[in-house]
Parts: sequence; structure tokens; C-alpha cells
Amino acid sequence: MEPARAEYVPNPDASRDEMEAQQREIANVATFADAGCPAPAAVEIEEPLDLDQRRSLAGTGPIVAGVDQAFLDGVAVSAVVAIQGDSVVEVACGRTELSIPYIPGLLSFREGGPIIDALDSLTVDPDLLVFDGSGRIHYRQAGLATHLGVVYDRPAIGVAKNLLCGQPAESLAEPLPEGTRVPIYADESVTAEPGTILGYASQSRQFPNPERRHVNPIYVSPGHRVSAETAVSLVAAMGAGYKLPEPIRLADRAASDCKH
DNA sequence: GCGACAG
DNA sequence: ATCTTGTCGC
Repeated sequence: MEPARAEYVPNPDASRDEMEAQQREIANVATFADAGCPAPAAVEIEEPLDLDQRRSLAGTGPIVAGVDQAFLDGVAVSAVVAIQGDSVVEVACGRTELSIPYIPGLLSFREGGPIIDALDSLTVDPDLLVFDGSGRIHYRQAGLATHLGVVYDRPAIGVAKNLLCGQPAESLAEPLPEGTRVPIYADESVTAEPGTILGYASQSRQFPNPERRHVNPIYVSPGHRVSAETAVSLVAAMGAGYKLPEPIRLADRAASDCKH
């Protein structure tokens, strides 16, 4: 697939000020409301899928693409796994030399290159992109999922394993029951009206007895063309019994496979 | 100055 | 993100 807005392709050689300025601009053109994204019921994944059992595209069901990265020395490997219904329909990889270090808040400038490299070789046309990292839960409301969602002008969701910024509506220190969703509000650290719901902490999975051993929530936020509420529901629909949604879980595996 | 900080 | 075996419990 090809970028729809080439002017927003992240440039790792830009100055920090330029990066931050571009992020504010991206947040302004991003849509944090449902606009052409699939319905959660249309992308349900009941059982864990197998990366090695691929099937060809069939019919007009929505295609969801999961994206994740792995690293070796100075190289970033990005993998995209495209899923339609209960089938993996395509797997693509991309790799790029790492040019800048990891800086919280500027992740898309470090990992955007390999991701675009991978998406460039994808032949199917995804209806939804799911990224490992934040979307609107970001200092300038322009995390990885928002940045790339805008670059491709495609519905996009960010799924993070840790909270970058924002204020949970309630404490997340104690284990939550499975299915719990806690709003993440904008606070002073975010360029949004205080009280804006940036995303949700979602307890996608929990053990029967959290006293002994518990699972942490995931942090789901809209990237582009999806609301915070629909984003959590979409991710929950693709859980297949795991903490992380199937597209991300498979992309994670594909990326480490791609390394070796 | 101090603390916080996706992957 | 990455370096890594066994081990405990629904």
C-alpha cells in the first residue's frame, strides 16, 4: 500500500522541534471519531490463528493488518500480518537501519521507516491498521498509530502494554476483573482539553485468582478514523482469549521470525 | 532542579 | 525493545 499523505512520512533526520511541530499538525488533521472503520462484530476472531496456515483473500470481509517490530544490532525489522475473518491472508516484512535512539514521545520517527517499508510490500488493502504503541494517548495526541494512520489515511488503533501519559479514571494499582475498561483522561501533560478521553485501559484477560498472579491491562487508543470506544471494542473482538489482539500477537511472532 | 517516560 | 530456564497454577 502507498502513503496517502506523503508530506507526513516521518523523517528521522528532522530536528526535535520539527518532529514535535509535525506531531501537533498530525493531531489536528487526525480524526478521533468513527469514520469508515469496520464494526467490531465484523472482525471477531474466536480462536488463535496460525501464522503458517495462510489462505487467499475471499469475498469482501474487512481486512485487519497488525504491525509490530523487532530489533537486532542497529537494524529494525517490521512485520505486517493481514487477517480476513479467521484466516491469515498475507505476511510482509520490512527492515531499516536505525538512525535515532528511542525517545519517549518520538517513537514514530524511529520506527516509521521500517513500518512503511513493510506496508509498501503489502499487496492486500487493509480496512484497519493495528499498531503496537500509543495512538492518541500521547503528549501531542500523535503517537505511532496516529502518525501512520494519517500517513495512510486509514482507520488505525494503538495498543500499548504500558501507559505513556494521561490520567486513569481510577487507580490501576490493583488487579482488575476481566472485561474492565477504565478511561484515560487528558491531564496537563497532554495537548488536549483536560477531561478528554484519550483512550482506555482494557483488562482484556485476567486469571481466575488475581491474588496470586495477575495480568496487567493493555492501553488502547484511537490512531485515526476511530473513536476511543470503538477502538476498545474492536480490540476486544480480536482477543481470541489472549491479552493482546490476534493481529498484534501474530505480527510480534512474524517480526521475530523475520529476524532469524 | 526533580520525576516521568509507548518500544 | 533485548539478554533468557524453569516453574507454578487455573
